[in-house]
Amino acid sequence: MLAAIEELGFVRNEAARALRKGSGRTLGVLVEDIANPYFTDVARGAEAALNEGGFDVLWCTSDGSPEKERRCVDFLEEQGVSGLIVTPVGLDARRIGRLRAHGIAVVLVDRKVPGAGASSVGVDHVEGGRLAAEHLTALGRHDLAVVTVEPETPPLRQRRAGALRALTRAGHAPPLTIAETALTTAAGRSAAQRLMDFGTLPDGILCANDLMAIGVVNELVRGGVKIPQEVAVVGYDDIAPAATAVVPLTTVRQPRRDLGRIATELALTGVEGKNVVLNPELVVRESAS
Amino acid sequence: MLAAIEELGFVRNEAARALRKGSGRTLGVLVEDIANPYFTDVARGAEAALNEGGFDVLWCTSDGSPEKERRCVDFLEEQGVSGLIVTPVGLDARRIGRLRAHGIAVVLVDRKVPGAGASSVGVDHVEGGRLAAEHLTALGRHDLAVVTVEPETPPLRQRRAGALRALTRAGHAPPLTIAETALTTAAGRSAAQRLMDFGTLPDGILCANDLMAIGVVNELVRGGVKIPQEVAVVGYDDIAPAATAVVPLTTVRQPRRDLGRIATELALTGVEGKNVVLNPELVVRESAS
DNA sequence: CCCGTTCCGTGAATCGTTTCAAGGTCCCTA
DNA sequence: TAGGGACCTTGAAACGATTCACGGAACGGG
Repeated sequence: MLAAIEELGFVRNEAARALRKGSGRTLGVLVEDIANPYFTDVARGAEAALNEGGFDVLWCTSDGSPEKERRCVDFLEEQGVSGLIVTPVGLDARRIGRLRAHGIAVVLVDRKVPGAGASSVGVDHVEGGRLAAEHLTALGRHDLAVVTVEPETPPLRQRRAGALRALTRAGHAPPLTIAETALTTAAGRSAAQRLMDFGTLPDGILCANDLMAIGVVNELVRGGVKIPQEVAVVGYDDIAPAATAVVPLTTVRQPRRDLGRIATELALTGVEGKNVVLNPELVVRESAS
Repeated sequence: MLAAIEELGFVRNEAARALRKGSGRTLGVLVEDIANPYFTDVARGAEAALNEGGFDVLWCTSDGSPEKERRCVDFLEEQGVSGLIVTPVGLDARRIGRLRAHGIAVVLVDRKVPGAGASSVGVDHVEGGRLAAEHLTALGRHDLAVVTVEPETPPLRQRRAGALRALTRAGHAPPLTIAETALTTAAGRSAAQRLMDFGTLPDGILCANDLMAIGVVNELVRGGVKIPQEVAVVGYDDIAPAATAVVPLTTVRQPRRDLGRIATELALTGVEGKNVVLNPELVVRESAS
């Protein structure tokens, strides 16, 4: 029988199954940027957990655009996903409520939407910022700079707040802040250039994420600055390229796969209103040691 | 009426539509590695073209595993996609034939499967290898090394063949070949280490892709080697990080978005047996100039 | 040996959308 | 005014997997 099925090339029609059952055996994962290793790792974690549960993944990318996010959410809803894991960009409580009313479990990753009642999974960024800042001060670096982006997303704001609090509590002067327009390597290079143009360099730099930190390191190395001897650089995320950068990056690791895995579990079990917070971890490599 | 639809939160049931129409308004894109910027760019090109046609994308990742590729193809077939764009890993002519028999247009990207009758889109890698090699010899570099991976995929073999042919035709000695086990930055670092351990460095290095080239550059810079003065390095792909590397990378650009766009057009129009070959382009940056 | 219970297999109804057909209405023309 | 044509509305069938109900058969116990 099974041999015959194989022989004839029969494939079950998932559309019919989904129609009959009301919703499919798929789950939607909507991330901001498919090219960012951070999101691909979260997605991998989610996928692994889903396959274990016999589910399949529908990926979508919002590219940071609320309008595209809307289109993706519409698409996923039409496809009849039974859950949605999302890093919201412009998603509001009303839309989330509608999704949940249609029986779709919504789990927010690394961001919260007040009043939506959806579950969320995040990382304690205040703690992450503290870890990064205290590591630099423990190395004896007191003249710090922060490289970030404008406008800041909530997680970035929290990291910076955590770092600032740790610094002021230790009696240090508030660091110089450089704001770029994107969380990219190119933006990091530009920030480092601006710092070098000032004439005197800080002896420690906190970057909003690893991509920027790699840009900062590249530009400084190129300018003949010794890392970490003259300037120590700390990133955030611990994406794969961090370990293989010219100067391997000291960074704050986010448990990205766990983020994806736990988000999946919440979505599959349909738990509502649960907020899971994971702890970041300092990874010391050469760029700040 | 439309206002009422909006008010009640009505969403069309795509499962029912797909069931009635026999196949949905989606197209599957199955790539090898979602974390590789090469594939994300191809995917973006495909997505842009698809959205114009009113189609949506179902992404999948095979992670280079034939077994996972099979699962993804099964999934996409069950979902009733009307076309499939794929970088085949273990997909054979028989399976492709079955897909086509089920009315699914199959387009192969950057690889061919003999006897499958599917359309394909690729880049002239022999020409790409020639461009890279001739650029190095034009710079007066004669003592070359090639950093590649073992086993080589067909595109890699073609690049290397193109480079070798250009070198022998110009009367140069065949280059030293270093084979690593993965096309990653870490593998590139390892290759550079092996080269430095040999005692005498080549004055030009051809890398199988940009990720490896970045690793090679990082390790050499770290070892105090001047690039490009002492060693010139050429990559392949022109992924985004190539431009922002410590030493911006000279590389061979593949028209990745065009690859995705053309593959989509072939899939949507259902053209069969057409093989499109695009031309690569040398991008000169600092690492070899 | 007969009756009851359980198990298996068959058949029909269902999901929401699309498509096709039939019936009805309105307008234009002869 | 009557007839015909075109257009719109309304209704029903179909897509394929699932689920439920019903009937038949087999087995076990009284």
